[in-house]
Amino acid sequence: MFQAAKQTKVFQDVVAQIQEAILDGRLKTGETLPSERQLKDMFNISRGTLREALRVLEQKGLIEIKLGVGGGSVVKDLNADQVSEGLALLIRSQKVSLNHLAEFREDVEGFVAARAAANRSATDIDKLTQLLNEARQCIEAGSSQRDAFLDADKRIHMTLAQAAANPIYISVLHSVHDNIHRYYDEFLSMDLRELQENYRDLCDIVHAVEKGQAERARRLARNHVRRFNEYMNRRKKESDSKRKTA
Amino acid sequence: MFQAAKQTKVFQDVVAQIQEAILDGRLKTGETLPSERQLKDMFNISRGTLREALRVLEQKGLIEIKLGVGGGSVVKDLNADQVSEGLALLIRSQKVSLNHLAEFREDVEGFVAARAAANRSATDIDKLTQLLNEARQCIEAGSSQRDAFLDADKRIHMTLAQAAANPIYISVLHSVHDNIHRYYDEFLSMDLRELQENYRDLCDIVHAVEKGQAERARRLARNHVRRFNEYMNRRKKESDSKRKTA
DNA sequence: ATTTTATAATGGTCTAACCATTATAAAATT
DNA sequence: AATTTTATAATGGTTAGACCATTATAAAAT
Repeated sequence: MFQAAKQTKVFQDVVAQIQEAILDGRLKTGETLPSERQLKDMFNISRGTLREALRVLEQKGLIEIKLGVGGGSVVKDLNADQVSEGLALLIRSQKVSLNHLAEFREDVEGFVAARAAANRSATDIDKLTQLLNEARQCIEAGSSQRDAFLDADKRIHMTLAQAAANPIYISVLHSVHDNIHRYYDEFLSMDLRELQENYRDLCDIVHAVEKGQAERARRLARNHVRRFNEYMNRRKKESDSKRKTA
Repeated sequence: MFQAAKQTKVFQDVVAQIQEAILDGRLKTGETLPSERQLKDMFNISRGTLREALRVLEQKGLIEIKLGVGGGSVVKDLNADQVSEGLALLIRSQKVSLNHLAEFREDVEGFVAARAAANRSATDIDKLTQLLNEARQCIEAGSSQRDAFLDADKRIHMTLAQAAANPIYISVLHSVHDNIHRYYDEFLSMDLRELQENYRDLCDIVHAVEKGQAERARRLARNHVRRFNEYMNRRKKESDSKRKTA
């Protein structure tokens, strides 16, 4: 019949009030909240309770707590880190396997490329062309520049997400890459032939995006990721069997 | 040259230790941690510091803190709630608009349907057929069963995600639906004609999934969502202009 | 002008107590 | 005997006041 009338816990009320102030824009990014001793008086609560509230807000990614004189709780610019951390926890708790993540990435990179092709701007194309040049130079310099190439590769993917003109794509792709690398980094030692193959893929994708060929960009991006996944699985299998032998 | 050697804050160390224990499976879902007074002695810290750590773990979705005798910190079964909350914060802070979310949903529901068509099992098809029947009965009962229909509609989408056999799809779709409804609920008063149109869409999608026609399922699901989005935008525009008049 | 040192404000932690909630056991009632 | 009521005690929630650790800034020394 009736519902719980209110959340009884004091710290939750404080969290809610500060969170609303931030989301409403009454507290702006970069602004520093009053000190803990001032805040506790303003809310008329103890410092311990206030600190529990601040810790929650910190974990939510809404504030950052700095030490020392001139320190305090600073309103943060929100980003995808919390989404990424949540996803990472799901992965680490069995719930999600790396194969699940890889499969998801195929789809995401696919429609990111398609949206990029549909919404591309001249600026995006310039940036992508420039990054492709960077990647090509890394390859020409041989496998010594492997890390630089992989970095360029990643930035190309993120630039495609940016070209898609929808921040969700950026956040999701960011989260996926974060977690892919957290677990695949040990297998990332591609040889030169694979780097070159990778480079050709990227050229094709960017080319399709430049021409606005959404469906083609999607197919190319999916195949690109699928090839990467197959490569990683092969590498992982080798590593596992080696471990078994040892 | 060198990096920070350790995180100095005591509560962070406690968070890390308990989190590792949960993710490693040393603490299992449903298990209750020792009481705060015991834990503080085990870690050799004060109760206030311990409570800051517990609040962080609670916010991460790893534990749930219950009151009273037999209460305490219980290890939670992880779900997509944190991802969903993170996304909700991004939406509420300008970063992401409802149009962004709607566009993203088009793509997600599209490839969820495609994956469902590729991985479908007999059990999934049974469940989908049953839900379609439920939805049909709601429609035949007239617009009085609107809420029941919308509930069946949502469960059909979630069942498709389940048929896709990848928990990420479930989590992402859950997050998207959470947030769509949080902001669209006020415009959800579809009339009978729209419900019927909706129902036909769902039939077509399930039919394509049943036959394993991935690409067709994708196209149908996308169009279905796009139609919903257009409908919502129309409704929202009406509401906005009415508000302006008043 | 530069370096060093002291100052004070801020968050981090501790102690010790009391309040609020609630599962369970004990007592009272029917 | 079964049910209802009441008391108990364990648990988290909150408070108060103190001291420690870090650090930007001002003051002093070089």
